[in-house]
Amino acid sequence: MVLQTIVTTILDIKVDYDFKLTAAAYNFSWYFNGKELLIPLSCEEPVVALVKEESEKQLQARILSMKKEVDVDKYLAKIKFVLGIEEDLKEFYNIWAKDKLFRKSLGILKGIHLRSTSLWNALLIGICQQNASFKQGWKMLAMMYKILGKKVTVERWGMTYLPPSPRDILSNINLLKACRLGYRAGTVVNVAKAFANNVLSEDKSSEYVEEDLVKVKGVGSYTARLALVLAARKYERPPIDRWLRKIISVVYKVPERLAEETWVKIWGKWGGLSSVITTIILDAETLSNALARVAKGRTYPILESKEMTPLTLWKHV
DNA sequence: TGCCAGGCGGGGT
DNA sequence: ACCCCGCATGGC
Repeated sequence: MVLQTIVTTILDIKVDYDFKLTAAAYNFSWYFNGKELLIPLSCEEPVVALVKEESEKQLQARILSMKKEVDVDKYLAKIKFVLGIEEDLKEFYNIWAKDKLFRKSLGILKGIHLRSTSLWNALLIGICQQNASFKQGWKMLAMMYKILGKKVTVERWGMTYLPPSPRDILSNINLLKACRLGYRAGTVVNVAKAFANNVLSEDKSSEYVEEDLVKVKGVGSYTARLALVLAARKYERPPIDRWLRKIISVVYKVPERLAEETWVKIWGKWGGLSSVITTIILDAETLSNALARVAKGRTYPILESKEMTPLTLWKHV
């Protein structure tokens, strides 16, 4: 199947925005090639967007589908939310400029926004990060796309994968083994069932809170909060794992049990965003290396890194 | 080789 | 409210 352009439009940007950093962060090669970003918009009847820079303050966005007509307004709104081009981070930058863990990276990263994703995909990301290294987690997710996702061809782009749907997982549980998720596979199945039974629904992703998501067995506080950050831009309750807890305790000289409280005091309603950006600042190094980076004051990402980092993932997977 | 990691739940106190 | 352990898998 080949997806073809239905409509092309220009998006005006009114906030600080760095398209390349935003498109690169935590992305795969089948969604970003260094210049152009592919966004999956619908997985049942495949619809995607292709976005690139048009000028300093403008992006060009194309919507592609197999049908001749799609709900253009609905998908344009979705593209804007995914890109975060209407998200004003001025207050966030004020804290960033002064914070001792963050301030050295503002010059490099200003304008980066999180790309949002579906609640389902956000939960998959969180589950793959459970008790695993950054590299292992993203390799697991990549395998899920390659083994269980839907392979489609996109005009003037080439091959891409759409994320596997909950039903794709439930009807191919045997293939999930090949994705090497270990015991996390059970949690993926539980989440897939929650969507299949309408216990969770993509339509309500902006209404959920942590307590709703942790009802699924295997989804705890960290995964739930990360999913709300990635799917709904809900930053009030930060996802804090062992890695970040330790870094906070070292940087701000507080006991680990006060890490969350310390983080929220610093970041206020932006805590969840700064949790994710911390992993970008430290190139998602393993804990001991991250602490060494902090000690040396190298608290900024190495953009030209040959290693697999959040900003170079798309070159590797 | 034999640890152990960007969690979690279940069992103890 | 706290410990503490086991858990699949990959990486070193």
